[in-house]
Amino acid sequence: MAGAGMHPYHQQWAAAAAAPPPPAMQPPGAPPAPPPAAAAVHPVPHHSPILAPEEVRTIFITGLPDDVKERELQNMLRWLPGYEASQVNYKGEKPMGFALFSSPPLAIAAKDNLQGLVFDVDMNSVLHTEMAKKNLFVKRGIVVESGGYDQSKRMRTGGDYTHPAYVSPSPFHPPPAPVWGPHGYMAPPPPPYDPYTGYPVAPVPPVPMVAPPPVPTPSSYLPVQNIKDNPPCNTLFIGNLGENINEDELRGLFSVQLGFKQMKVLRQERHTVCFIEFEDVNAATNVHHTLQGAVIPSSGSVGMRIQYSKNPFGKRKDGIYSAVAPGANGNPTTMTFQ
DNA sequence: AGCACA
Repeated sequence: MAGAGMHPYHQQWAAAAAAPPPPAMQPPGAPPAPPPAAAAVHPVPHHSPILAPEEVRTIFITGLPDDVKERELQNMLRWLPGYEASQVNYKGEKPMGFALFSSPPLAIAAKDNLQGLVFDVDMNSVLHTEMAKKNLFVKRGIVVESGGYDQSKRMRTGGDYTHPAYVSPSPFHPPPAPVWGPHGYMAPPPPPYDPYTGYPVAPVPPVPMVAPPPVPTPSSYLPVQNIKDNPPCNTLFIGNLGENINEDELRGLFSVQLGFKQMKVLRQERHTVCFIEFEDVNAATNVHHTLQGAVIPSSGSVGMRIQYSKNPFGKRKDGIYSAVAPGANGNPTTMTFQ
């Protein structure tokens, strides 16, 4: 079986979620949704200067048995390159499946591959696939129809085919000769399917997998005694961070604060402290207030103390001011003024 | 209470 390829990482939703919510999906044969003025459905994509029509990368699947489970469909589809999400719509007479792929070519490849597949021998169900009219709308990992009724029909899905070179050892074996339905779509017949090499798909530039960095928010706040603060400045001094404070967590917390410029951690004998520079005193003051006493996981059960720094960034004790200015060659040059 | 770096 598929060892390494089995667990989808659910990475591809962001792009889909960024798409504007389309109207509720229609099966390819269905009449178009309420015609908004003259801008009805054009057979040829018409180039609106305002909104380019979205490329369809969703396939429409019929021929599913009445008792098909979304899970069944998903477990079949997840092996197909570029698979992102799927949904079964039970609203009509027969269940209608929709499957979103990462690109139109991958959707077409999947459509051709699934065409004529015997989904259930006993129930004599043979799949029929077409390109959908609209893309399946995926929002934050949850498949939704933008028409938005009946949340109970939603499901979580996902695929992990960002690697075009990866060939899945598919557990299913489509019939050698696809059965063509009565519809008019005439694509060149797919090459013979080899379960050990998969079907050919157009190469897609690999999408770098970027693990989203954890963005810590304070898990709680504890009262801190903050007597003897310094005069307001653009730099905060953070103390009372606990024994084993994690620098990345700290950075995650502070780097998202408005006006954040830089952070410097100072590990000392017993105490770790850190300095945060902000754009201006205002930004520093906000954080001074909002995060006072904040507790993050690695700080244990203590709330951090936030004070203004004695020696703000860019200001030296000896009164020498420094600034970074572009030099004659365009490179930053540190200039000091007395 | 622990305040560096330019």
